[in-house]
Amino acid sequence: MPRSFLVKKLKAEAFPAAGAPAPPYAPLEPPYTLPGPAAGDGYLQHCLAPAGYDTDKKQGLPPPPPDPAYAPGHEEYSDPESPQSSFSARYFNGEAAVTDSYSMDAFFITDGRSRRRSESQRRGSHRHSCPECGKTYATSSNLSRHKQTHRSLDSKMARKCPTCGKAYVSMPALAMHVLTHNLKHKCDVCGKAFSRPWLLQGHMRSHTGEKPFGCSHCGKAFADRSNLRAHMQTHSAFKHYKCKQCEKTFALKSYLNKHYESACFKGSEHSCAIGN
DNA sequence: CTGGGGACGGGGCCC
DNA sequence: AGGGCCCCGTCCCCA
Repeated sequence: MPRSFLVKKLKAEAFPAAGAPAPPYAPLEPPYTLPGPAAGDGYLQHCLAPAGYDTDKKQGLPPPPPDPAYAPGHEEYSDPESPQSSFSARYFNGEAAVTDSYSMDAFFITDGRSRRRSESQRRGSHRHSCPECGKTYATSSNLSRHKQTHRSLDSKMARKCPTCGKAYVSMPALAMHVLTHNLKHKCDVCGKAFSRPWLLQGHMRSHTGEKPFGCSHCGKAFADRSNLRAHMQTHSAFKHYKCKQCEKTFALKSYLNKHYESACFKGSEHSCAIGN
């Protein structure tokens, strides 16, 4: 069986779509909350120490209120109402370019999107909510666009990508997808092309060495925000992802995936192969 | 086998 | 409608 197929199969079983029955991994204790002084090295207090919230140069906004639309992702890492929520904006002046540093707590709950949302929520007294899923939008136009995502693929409104034939019920999603076939943003250094300008921006950092995202705990800097996010989890004393079969726990979901792919799946009665 | 990091793509949301 | 930004996730490589 081809490895890629196996991986996809495993992942499909291990991480069913939203709304499906309980996943094989179980969130453990509330992450990033120290159970006591004995746990870990106390870095969390360091990370969470109150600091200026001024990374957003244009506006000094407070942490946003809990937002149901985003809660599942964020509550996995922190309590949005935690009095410890803070944001550190120190600068590192090492070999890498000047770098904003992010405390773990603040990193997960005060991303730009959350700030924007809270801001718009404060501005707009009335939000337009989707009758199907309850998500709210600032304008009826945005809501109308969102509603397209609820159409069935069988819908007459569905359209296919002229390049690859993939079907979309949402026209904005289709438009976005079509762009992925048009690699017009080309790297001057190595010639690699990208569909979107910010993908090229990120790629350019691999040439320039610029690392704008720094960890406020260890000072390590990253060129990619997603990689910093993953790095933050490695500082956690808690392992949030648990193998349903052998109960071994992992700090990152990708580690659990790898676990399923390797030890836990290579079948024997003693293994903890998923799917039974 | 696990842990960690680099690079990147898809798609959602806001303006 | 389009651009910009961001999150989530994956793949790959290496220690």
